[in-house]
Amino acid sequence: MNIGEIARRAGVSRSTVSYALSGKRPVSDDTRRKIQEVIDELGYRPNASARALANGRTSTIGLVFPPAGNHYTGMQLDFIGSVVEAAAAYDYDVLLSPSGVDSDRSFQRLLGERRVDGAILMEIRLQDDRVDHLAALDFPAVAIGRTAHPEDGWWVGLDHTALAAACVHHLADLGHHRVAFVNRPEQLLRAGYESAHRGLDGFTKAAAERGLAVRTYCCGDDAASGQACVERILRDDPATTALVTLNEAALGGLYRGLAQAGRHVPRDFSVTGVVAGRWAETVTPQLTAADVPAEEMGRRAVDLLVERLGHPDAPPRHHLLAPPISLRASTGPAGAGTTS
Amino acid sequence: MNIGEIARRAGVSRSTVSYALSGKRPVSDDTRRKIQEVIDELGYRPNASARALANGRTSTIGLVFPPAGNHYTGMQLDFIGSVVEAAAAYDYDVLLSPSGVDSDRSFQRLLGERRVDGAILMEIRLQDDRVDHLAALDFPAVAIGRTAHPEDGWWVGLDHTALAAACVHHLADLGHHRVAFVNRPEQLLRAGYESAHRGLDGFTKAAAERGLAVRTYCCGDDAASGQACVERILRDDPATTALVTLNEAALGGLYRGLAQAGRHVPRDFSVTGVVAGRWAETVTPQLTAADVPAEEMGRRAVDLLVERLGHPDAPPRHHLLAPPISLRASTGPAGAGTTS
DNA sequence: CTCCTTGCTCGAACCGGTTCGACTCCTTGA
DNA sequence: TCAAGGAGTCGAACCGGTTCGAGCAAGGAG
Repeated sequence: MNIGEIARRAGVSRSTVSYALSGKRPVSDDTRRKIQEVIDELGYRPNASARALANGRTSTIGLVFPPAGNHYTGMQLDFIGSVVEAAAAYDYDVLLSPSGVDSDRSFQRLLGERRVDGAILMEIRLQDDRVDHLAALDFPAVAIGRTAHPEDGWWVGLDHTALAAACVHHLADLGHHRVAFVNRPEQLLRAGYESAHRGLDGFTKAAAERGLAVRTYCCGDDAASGQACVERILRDDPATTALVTLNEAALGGLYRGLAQAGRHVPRDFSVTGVVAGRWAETVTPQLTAADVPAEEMGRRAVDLLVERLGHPDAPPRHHLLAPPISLRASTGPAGAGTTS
Repeated sequence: MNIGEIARRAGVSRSTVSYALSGKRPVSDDTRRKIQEVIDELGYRPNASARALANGRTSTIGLVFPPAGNHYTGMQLDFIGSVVEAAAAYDYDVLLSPSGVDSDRSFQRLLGERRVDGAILMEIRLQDDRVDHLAALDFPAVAIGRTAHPEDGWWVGLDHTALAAACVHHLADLGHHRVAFVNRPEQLLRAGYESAHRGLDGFTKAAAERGLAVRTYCCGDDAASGQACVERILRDDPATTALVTLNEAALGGLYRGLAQAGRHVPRDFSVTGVVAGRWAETVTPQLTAADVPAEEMGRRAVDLLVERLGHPDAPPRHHLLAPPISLRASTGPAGAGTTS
């Protein structure tokens, strides 16, 4: 079942079989036909390891994301799905690597052992040693997210600053004055996750600009934490009338906390944030939010990576996305509740 | 940066370096130390493709799941996460392959080109050509789910029949008489997805046993479909007081549909089903459900696969899990609403 | 002092592909 | 009639590891 066996049965040399398959040199029709017959009969497929060894390409890309200790969010799922699908269209397989830092065994396997031709990194931090490491090695990689110095990198990112600010403006326009911010878990913020930092930043600046009274919170990636977070918010400032969240996984808990506190959404409390549209629609009322275009981001990341693999010294490219806020049903004018 | 270079710098032969690294033959301390120095200095790591070619093992397992056309559900995410993590503990990488049938290009790549040592299959159908194909080839694979003839296979499954029945009994015990069943999408049911079939089966039989009036529905994997499905249910039989669902992704929509129809959960309508615990807790009220132990299933699938890879002719093994129903807050006695 | 182990190392072959250079025909044009 | 050139094929080398068989030196037993 190897190329030698095919060659023997077709009565030609191994190299001829190789050329017949790759088309890199002419092969007569007769020979090609004969070889094809044998291949079809035996169901032969060239061994990927041998091929990778010979031509230095694995036809595999690595998808690097942090280990699941902190559960995955729905957004990550969407990234994974879209990356796999887009990669398949280019005939690339996707190898999953759970690693948060460049010293992870998994990360070292991927790179050092040359298991992949390129990598896509998720959950980027402002100072990210994985990104720095890959850049230093000039290893083909594309980040989903931006570090603090994104100028010379390959990435596709979301303008969390602008999105969080847009949420603030949306609420301010509706007349809200006391607004809370529900961020990702504190541990991620401290680790420097870019979405958490830039989102917080955009929120804070825009709120200052609009003269809002704000409080910011970190919240675990699960429903129970979301519920607890709302309790804290309402305890700290019962006059709070709206919140902005980046925390998709806590969303259900936030809603529950509000319901249990007797705040009706959107009548007496508005909720908005940055969340993948698919998940924003699962809550009731549906969340008015800047929809994270996860599918598009994954696809574009693959496009960029493939381009970089094809042109090793192409100049860095990137995409910064800033989707508009989708108006759904979770925000409303401030004071609507108290005046009724 | 290859083994020859290491050997040259350490002043030994390539084979000695190999033995020093693998420990398969004794190497003197002096030599070993010298080799290690050179390796550390150069940051050498053996090339995975070459190693795979030489010893016939890729140290990679394939995770086969249907293409994303039908969006992924949270449960699938949990499977992926736990499989990746469990595999990493055994020093295996995970290659993702989106393919529904054994003729998919992606599937052929995985197997024919020997990219993986073994495979884990998700979203099993009662008649599953992927499973049959792998069994015929005696290729090491473990299914997450059971086909119609699971006796001689390797799998870890959920007893959907029993779980759906348990949901029915739970509702019947609470006095419900008119119960609806919300299944996965019709297209998946028709394709023969085992969870959809066995769940429907368990539901139907248990309902007959308890003398319940039932209707069964298929429902798309998204919130909008869930909402539409509830509307249909209440139109078809307004006296319905409870539903059982297997459809995690539609859950938010089901709740919304009930709320919009003015049915309070659990006062006038009970909801239960088979859903991963983590997602059952995101809805309000939290869902009383048979919690799919996705993390455990993924881990066990990897355990089984590793065992099978280690003992090529070990007899088939499997795990059938039937977690108990977790009582949360979405079910209550029938008639509670009408009597109040 | 020989003979046999045992410990350690080396060269060569192999895994299954790709690719380069060379060789043989056969055609075409001068 | 012969040189030039292109089509088609082959053998050999190579990618970077692993593994087998053999050789050599030191040490212990007889």
